[in-house]
Parts: sequence; C-alpha cells; structure tokens
Amino acid sequence: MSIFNRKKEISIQTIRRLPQYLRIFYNLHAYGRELVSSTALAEETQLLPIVIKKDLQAVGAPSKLRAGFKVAGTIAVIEKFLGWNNLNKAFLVGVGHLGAALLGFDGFKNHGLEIVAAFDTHPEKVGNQFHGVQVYHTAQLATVIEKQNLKIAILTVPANAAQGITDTLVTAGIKAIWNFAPVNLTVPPSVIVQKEDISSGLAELCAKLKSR
Amino acid sequence: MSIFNRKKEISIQTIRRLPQYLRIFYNLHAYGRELVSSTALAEETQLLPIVIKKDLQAVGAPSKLRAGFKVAGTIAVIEKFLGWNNLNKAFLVGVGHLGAALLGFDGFKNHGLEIVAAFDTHPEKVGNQFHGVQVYHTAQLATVIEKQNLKIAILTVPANAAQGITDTLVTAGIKAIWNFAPVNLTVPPSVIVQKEDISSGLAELCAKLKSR
DNA sequence: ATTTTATAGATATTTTTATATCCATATTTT
DNA sequence: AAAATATGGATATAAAAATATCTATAAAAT
Repeated sequence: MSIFNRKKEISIQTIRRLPQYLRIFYNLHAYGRELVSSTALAEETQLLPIVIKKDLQAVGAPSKLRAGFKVAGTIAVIEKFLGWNNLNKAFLVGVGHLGAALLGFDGFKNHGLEIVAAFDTHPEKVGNQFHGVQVYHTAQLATVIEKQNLKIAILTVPANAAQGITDTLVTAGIKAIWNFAPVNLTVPPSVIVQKEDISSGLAELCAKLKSR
Repeated sequence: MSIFNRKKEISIQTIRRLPQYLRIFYNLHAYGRELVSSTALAEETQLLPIVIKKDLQAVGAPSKLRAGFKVAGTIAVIEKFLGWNNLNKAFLVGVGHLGAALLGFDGFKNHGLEIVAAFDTHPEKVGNQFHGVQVYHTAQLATVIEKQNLKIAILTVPANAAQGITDTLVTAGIKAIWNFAPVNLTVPPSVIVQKEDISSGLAELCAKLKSR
C-alpha cells in the first residue's frame, strides 16, 4: 500500500456523532451565526472540546484560526460525507407500532432519507396509506424494488419474519438494510446491515442505575 | 483506594451486548439446552468467540470446562446484573408516534421494565388508554410520580419540550431518564440520562454505503 | 502599538476495547 | 486405555478511541 491511496479513516464513533453536530449547526445557521468554536459546541453537546475539534477536522470542516468552525461550510461537508445532501429513496417493511412511527417521523428529510413505500401482510394495512406512504403487500416486494430501483430497506418486522424477508431483499438487489428486528441477519458481504437495538441502551441505563 | 474495594469494572460495550446474549439464552432455555459454547454463540451473534467468552466471564457466568456456559445460570447472572430479574416501574412522557410505539412494545417485560403511566398534553389523548396504559395530563406529573414512587422516566416529547419536562422530573425526584428526544438534557449529577438517537445508526449506515 | 487570550492545528499520551496466544482439562474419538 | 480435540481460563498484544499537551496565530483587550 502506498502512502498515496491511504485515505484517513474516520472512526465509527465520530460518524455517530455527526448527526448531533449537524442538528446544532442547522440551528446556528438559522440564527445567522457564521462561526462557532469547539468550546461553544462542547457546552451544547456535553462533549469535550477536543473531541469535537478532532471530529470536525476529520471530516474536513472549514475553519478560521482563533475564530472557530465555519457554520455553512461545516454543514456542507458533513452532509456530503453522509450523503445527506440529496435524498435517498428507501422503503419500510413491517408496518407495526415501530414501523408506523418511523413512517410518521418527518425528520428523515434532514437525514437524506425519503420513504417511498411500505410493505406488510395484514389485509387491513395493505392498500392503505400511513402518513402518506402507500402500503403494499409483502408479496410485491421484489416488483416494487425493481421498478423503483430502491437500494435501502428499513426492516421493522417481527423477529421470526426478518430473515425470510431479508433473503427476498437480497435477491431483489438491496444494498443496505436498517434492521430494527432483534435478530442477526445473514447476508452476503456486499450487503450492509445496520442493526438498531434499543435494549442495549436500556441495559446501559439499568446497569448505571444498579451501580448507584 | 485499596485493592479490596476495586471491583472489576464491566465495560459499556459488554453491557450493551448483554441483552443480545440474554435473548439467545432464553431461546436455548426454551429448547431445553443446558450448555452452550462461545463458538456456538459466536455463530448466532456474528461476534468473535473470544468477545463472548470475555463478556460472559465478566458478568460471572457459570461454565463447565470444555463444555460451555450453563444456560440457566447465565440467564440468572445477566438478569441480576441488569436488575431485570424483577420489574422496575417506569412511565412515559409524550404519547406521539414513538411514545405510542413504545407503549405497545410488550418486550419490556423481559427487560425489567413495566410502564405504569403515560403523560401528554393533547386533550384527545389525556384520559384515554394506549395499549392498556392510562394517559394523564403532563400537569399531573409530579403528583403521579410521588404517589407511585416512580424512578424511571421514558422521554418521548418533541425537542423543544424536553428540557422543561426534565426539570419537572428532576424536581419530582426521578433517578433515571431514558431520553429519545434529540436534545442534550441538563440534569444534576445524581440523575442518569441515557440518550437514544437513531440518527447515529443511520449516519453509520449512510457512511458505509457511500464508501462502497 | 503592545500585550493578552482563545482558538485551530498538530502531536503525544492514556484509556478502552478488541483480538490473539497459550495452557490445563474434560470430552470425544480411536 | 490412549490420543486427539474443543473449550474455558488466563494472559498478552493490538487496535481504536478518548484525552492531554504544545504551538502558532488571529482576534481582542490594554
């Protein structure tokens, strides 16, 4: 490996903090602020200034020495890094409590995500709209995916259905699955799976509570 | 600090993996399995055997040399470590899409959590039940908290309301807040805040997707 | 004009977390 | 009965992430 193709890797923890920064920068921008220092951000985020400084430097946020990071420019680089500067079409499978809640979450527009279709098997859901999103029968998955050339799936089905649906998604050419089902999905290496599990957070909370 | 009161700290990452183990152990137990090896668990979880071994050793899971970890005994130590062996009463503030979804999530029983009350300000919600949980007006927060001696709050209100509600909760003597609002709450050091933010997961997903 | 100060920038250090290696032993295989 | 093997247990190493330290500089204060 030469020194030329060695791009500076950005750590996962840094990536996970970016949305938080982005939110704050949006607010600053709305208020007309043009510069903000890492110490000011630290107060807002309850992180250490050095963490913020390194995170923003890692994504190449523009700055002015002794003055802070440039608000507009930093928004641009974070959005570009995450691909949130234009909308990715996605769809959701499993219109249960959580699935419906996600369909109703309008914050996704700011996160580069547009949910264009939903799928379920229950007759009383299929054919209706949830928060403006049309619900199709799961049997139509492959067809709709192909027709609309969709790449991102949000999986909010019960645990026992998750792997079956996943196999269908993979066959249909899906590139990324945001998995809210409490299962470890088996997929080929070319497919990205991002697992979401709130019980981890609850475990953390309970452990801290116990040790008090 | 003497060497005596130095208890082996369990890492946060280990704690966050415990619910996953617990789920698998519940299944194994239901199937009558008495022992399971770290290699078998590794296949199921897609983690490395060494990670699982160290995690389980950290919480003091009982094992049999050359045979694996004892299913029933490991369930017991994990549950005890997390305090999930008996139910903690909790309540939820903010019966929006996400709040309602959480009220409908019956998996909390396995996670040591029982939601006994909900709060909101919308007249059409107050006085009704959501998934069997009574919704009170937010103005009654302090009263209900005190009356039922509640310690854990689940916060699913809009960002702009979060800090105000939090101040009320703190005054009422709440010990832990599970925060789903995209805000950094300010609380006294005695109060635990566990922040939940799905946009971090989405950022991770998008970053991986871009770098393909 | 001069001094002070807050900051990005760069580098170094520490801590945390993940991974690898070796060993003793109970189980399985031969 | 003997040999091979898979495993927990213990320790060592490596990688990742967080934190600290130092420097140059532009802005603010004097």
